[in-house]
Amino acid sequence: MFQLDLKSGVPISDQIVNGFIKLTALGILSGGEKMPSVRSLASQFSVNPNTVQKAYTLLEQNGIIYSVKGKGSFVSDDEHSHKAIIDGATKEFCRAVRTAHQLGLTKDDLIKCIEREADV
Amino acid sequence: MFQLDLKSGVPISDQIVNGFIKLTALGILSGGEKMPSVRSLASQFSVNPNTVQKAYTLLEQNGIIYSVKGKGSFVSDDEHSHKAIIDGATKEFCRAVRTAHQLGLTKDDLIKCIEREADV
DNA sequence: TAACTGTACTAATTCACATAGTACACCAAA
DNA sequence: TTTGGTGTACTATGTGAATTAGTACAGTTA
Repeated sequence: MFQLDLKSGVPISDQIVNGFIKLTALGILSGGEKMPSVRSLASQFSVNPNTVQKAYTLLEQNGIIYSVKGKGSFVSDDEHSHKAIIDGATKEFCRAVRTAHQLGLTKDDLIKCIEREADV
Repeated sequence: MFQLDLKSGVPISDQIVNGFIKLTALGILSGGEKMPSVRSLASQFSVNPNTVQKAYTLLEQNGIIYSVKGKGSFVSDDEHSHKAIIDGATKEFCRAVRTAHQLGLTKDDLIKCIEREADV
């Protein structure tokens, strides 16, 4: 699974969202696969069920998972969840590009950073 | 100057920090130039002096400005403040690159985004 | 039916952020 | 020296989002 950092200042629900997004992006979770139940994951993380439910609601709003009352929550079809993740990550990254550009980083600076961090 | 958005959820002190970083990056504020006093800026923004002081402390920690008790706060030398801004922005951008890369965006995806957002 | 699932509330708690107020040390100008 | 402006430090208080706690209801499955 993944770890939570209670002292990071990042909301627990956001950490859970990001954790599952990464598991899905890495292919560790695949389309149709069953998510842990709200209550069991809350127990596993020693966290309130409401916090997990909030995370699941956010994941569903972003198209990463879907939930069925009485049955459980499931990862969306591979194409759908993959597209949702790429779209979200692209939007977020473009925001970072704009900010960096406004602060004076040139196109070359940005590309150099990519060469360094995202090597092949 | 710049605007504050009290309803954005972004801490006011952070907004003030980012505002001055952008003014400095754009060359609107130059090395040695005097910053507004803590009290006057707080009055201008209708905000508590402590909030402005917190922002100034952060700006000083980041090397963008320096403060002299009794005299005021001043923008650091051009080379120094410029380097501080570029360093900070680079660090932040590289973090964004790593995150995007982990979520499955390829080097080409990232470069395309740069072409689109940071034209020329 | 029983045990599980998601979902929807309200109430209480926690904690970072912001405010309010005061005080002190320092600098410059009158 | 005095006066007024500056940065800085501190405590106390208010506020709002995040989290917890508890309960309840509806749906599925064995």
